[in-house]
Amino acid sequence: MTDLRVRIAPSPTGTIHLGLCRTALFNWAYAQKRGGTFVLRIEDTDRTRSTAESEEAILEGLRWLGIDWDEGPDVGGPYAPYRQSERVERHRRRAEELLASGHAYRCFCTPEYLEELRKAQEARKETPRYDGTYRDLDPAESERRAAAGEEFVVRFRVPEGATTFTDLVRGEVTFEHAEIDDWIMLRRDGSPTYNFVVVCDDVDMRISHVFRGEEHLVNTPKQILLYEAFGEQPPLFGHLPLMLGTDRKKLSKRTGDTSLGDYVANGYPRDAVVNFLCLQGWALDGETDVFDLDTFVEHFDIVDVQKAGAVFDPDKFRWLAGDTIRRMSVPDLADAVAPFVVRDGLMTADEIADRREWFERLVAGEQERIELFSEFPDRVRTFFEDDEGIAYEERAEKNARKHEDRVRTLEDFEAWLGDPSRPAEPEALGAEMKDWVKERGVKFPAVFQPLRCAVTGMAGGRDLADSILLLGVDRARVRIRAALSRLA
RNA sequence: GGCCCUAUCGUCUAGUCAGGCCUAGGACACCAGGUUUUCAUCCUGGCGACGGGGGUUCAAAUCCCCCUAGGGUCACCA
Repeated sequence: MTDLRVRIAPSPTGTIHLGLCRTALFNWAYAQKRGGTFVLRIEDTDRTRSTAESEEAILEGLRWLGIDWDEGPDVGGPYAPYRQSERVERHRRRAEELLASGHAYRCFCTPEYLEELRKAQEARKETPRYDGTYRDLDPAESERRAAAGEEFVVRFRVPEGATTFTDLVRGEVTFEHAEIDDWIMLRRDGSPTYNFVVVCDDVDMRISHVFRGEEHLVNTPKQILLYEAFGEQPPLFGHLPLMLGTDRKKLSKRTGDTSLGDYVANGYPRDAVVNFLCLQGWALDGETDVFDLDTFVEHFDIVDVQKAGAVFDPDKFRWLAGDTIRRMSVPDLADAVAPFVVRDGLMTADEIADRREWFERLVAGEQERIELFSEFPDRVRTFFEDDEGIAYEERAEKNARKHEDRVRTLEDFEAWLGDPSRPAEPEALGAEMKDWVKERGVKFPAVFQPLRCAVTGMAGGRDLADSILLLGVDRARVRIRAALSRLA
């Protein structure tokens, strides 16, 4: 049991949550750095809520993040199966073992009775808890009633005393056993509950370190007691601070997107997602906010994790996304942005491939203007519009109309641009355009504002010479001619 | 409410374990300038925090106690 083995055990009951992503990242990085094994186990004991699609979404999401696992439902491993629903026989045997050793006992209370008990306690403002009716039932009697077909659940017999453990992020934590109920291990239908399976499987899979969200902190003493009942050495625990929404409560859909898929669909770069998640409860050196997955792995240690919850800051996330985009190579950015262009119907994948050089120029001009891949299509939409009637942004048109001479300026410029000797390089053309403006003896905006409106319809945006060349001189001239009357 | 956890700028955090190097550093956001044909980028500057009270000590953001505040958890969910 000296091998370092960590795991994540997601339940496949929906989309892949950002909290799971961070937990996975921290576990994975810990194993990576120390040459340990990272196990993926699917916690599908709740058969009614678990779905195959959800499981697939989780695997896909983790892969997208760049996380791979050494053992898991899809790749197998020495402790297979890695889906809890396929391990129920093992769980049942474990429960019987505890029943035999007296660490567990049958409880014949009906759900209705327990329900009433709880309500009564709540009415009296007491902490709801099991009353221990069957805790000391004679084993022979218990056996007889079970054999007679009476329904029961199996409860863990919590001993007297207290449990203290050293949490790798929080330090020493103590729970009085008096505060812990004789919790249910096996339901009436014989299916095992979370606290029970998780320990069975972690024992069987020789898990050495358990890093999970703080919401599990209170489960830990129950689980440690179980390890002890099994005569097993408990793993080391580390409870990660919760990721909080802007309402300072556990991150939920209430205050924003919580599932990884939403961020992927919205065009957050992978590196930015990983980077941001790493920053939730951990910092590289306090100075450096931007780093890659390798750097994270190299420097991560569970003991450096922050104890306090981390409020999710969408602004910083976005900034990180934009920063990541700015650092990408143009070809990579073009690849990343292409699916969004296709999705919005601007170009087909084939067209992008055919006009790759042009497309990369289109992309290069937006690199420092977008924060998300998904913002790209809207920003270049003008290049795909009908030249006679492109959309004018309100502000663009207003800027253009500020200049009395706009129509004559555009007329003259259109003619000038029609000269076949104009350069085909943006920089050279831009320089000549500036010279042209200077020769006219007017200020830059007097020319560029009407021209920008005429050519792109936008108030801001990339270099104008670049826009003209991207469009092609002929199309640009058509747009300028159309503007002659539109801006009159 | 019981139990448990937590507490540095609005937010993410460095510094806390080994008290002095902290008139508390970085980043996002915000504000003001600069660069730029526009927008964006980029650069410069500014704003801005040790929750409160007691101790211990020559010295406390750092150690101790109390209070307060926030969060988590109290299922035959995970």
